[in-house]
Formats: sequence, C-alpha cells, structure tokens
Amino acid sequence: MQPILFFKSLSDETRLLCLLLLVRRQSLCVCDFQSMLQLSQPKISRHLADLRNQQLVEAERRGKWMYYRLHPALPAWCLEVLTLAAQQDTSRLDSLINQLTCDC
Amino acid sequence: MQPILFFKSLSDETRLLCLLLLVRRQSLCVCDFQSMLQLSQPKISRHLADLRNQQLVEAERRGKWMYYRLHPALPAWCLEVLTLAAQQDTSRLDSLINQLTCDC
DNA sequence: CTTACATATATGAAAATTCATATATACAAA
DNA sequence: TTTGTATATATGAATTTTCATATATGTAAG
Repeated sequence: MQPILFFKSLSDETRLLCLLLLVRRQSLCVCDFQSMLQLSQPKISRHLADLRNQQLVEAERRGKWMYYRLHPALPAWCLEVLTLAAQQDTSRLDSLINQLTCDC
Repeated sequence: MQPILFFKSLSDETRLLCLLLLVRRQSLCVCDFQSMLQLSQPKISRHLADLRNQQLVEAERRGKWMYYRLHPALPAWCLEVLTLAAQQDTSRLDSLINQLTCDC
C-alpha cells in the first residue's frame, strides 16, 4: 500500500471514521455506520466501496447485510497509523459507538 | 492537530513528499525542493504555505533563502506517522535526495 | 550611500481538475 | 413485495495549478 494512496483514503472524514470505527469494533454492517454517522446509505456505501477497492476493508455478505472489517492483509504500518489516529479521537469514537442502535 | 486535517495535508503528493524529505533532511529551502521534486516554484511555495498554515512546518528566512523544517511543536503521533510513511518509501526518498543540486 | 539589476520566494486571480453528494435506479435476499 | 445495499449520472463545491506580478534580499557600479 503506497503511503499517498493510503493518506488519500484517510483524507475524507466519512472514510476516516469508518476505518477508525472498525479499529474499535471488528465488524460492522452498513446500517451500523448509518446509525453511528447519521449519513445517507448511498453516501456510506460509496465510501465503503472506495475502501474495498483500496483493499483497506473486506466485505462479507450475510443474508441482507454486508459486514465490513479491516482487510486481513492490511500492512502493519497502516494499522499502526489507524491506531494512532484512533487514540487521538477516543471520546468522539466512544460516543459514536454509543449511537449504535441498529439491531441487525 | 486533528487527524482529519493532518491526513488532508498528507493526501497531496507534493505536500507529502515535502514532509517526508524534511523527516530525512532537517532543513531545506524552496530551491532544494525544486531541484528534488522538479516542480514549478509557485507550486512548491503554495504547498509549503499550506503546511505552514497547518503548523506542520516552520519557515525561517536566511538571506535570500527561506528554510523550512518540521514544526518544533509537531505532535508526537504526527511525527510517528511521518516516520512510518518515510520508511515505506526509503529508496524513492534516497533518489530524490540525490538530485539535490541546489548550491544555496 | 544610492541606483540598477539579479535572484529567491510569495501571492492574486483565473483556469483546470478533482472530489463529494444527491437523486434515481438496479439488484439481491428474504 | 419489502428491505438492505450498490451503482450511474449529473451537479456543485473545493482543491490544485498556472500565469503574471509583487516583495524582499543581495550585490556590483557609480
């Protein structure tokens, strides 16, 4: 993973938050992101597709739901960067996770 | 320094390379960046101004030259991220540094 | 010292490019 | 059919780049 491509992915707030939330919660579906980020479904879906294309996340369909997780082959240095960033935003991430109301 | 703002700064190749070069070489002037990156002077100057506004770098005039360095108050986690990125690109950075022909 | 000129860097304004979003539509599973 | 998710297109907005010019410093000649 080239640094410039990685940082481009992180430079959009929606994508960055999706990744940081996945650092905190192994696995999340699109409606989880919707309830936490309060954004439209197409918007989230599009950004998750970007992250999939960049191989930063992996998706798996289970019935109606698509579950996303950090890509298992994510380079170690990328995970370190995400972890550092997540540590700068702990309370914000906590409160987003509290909004997890999706019961899927 | 907010993660999202930091990553936005890193998401442009010119800015990213300027920062990574500063990780490797304490202090560089605009014409150094010109000779290494082979980009127009206004382009470099503009991006350095961005980095200054974000307080990621600091500038000091010495005679005709403006010397740039990483900002002394750069948060530790930001420096860690830059260091990780620089380690992914070692040989590219080496060869850019070899193009340093500016004799200022 | 002052004038003239050269060099290094910065900036305003416009053009060009990239990016994000909304809307509408499509598809897949139950 | 309904629900959850993906994608295509158009549009608006932000970012980047370029060009021309401005500023600041240095130096050499008078």
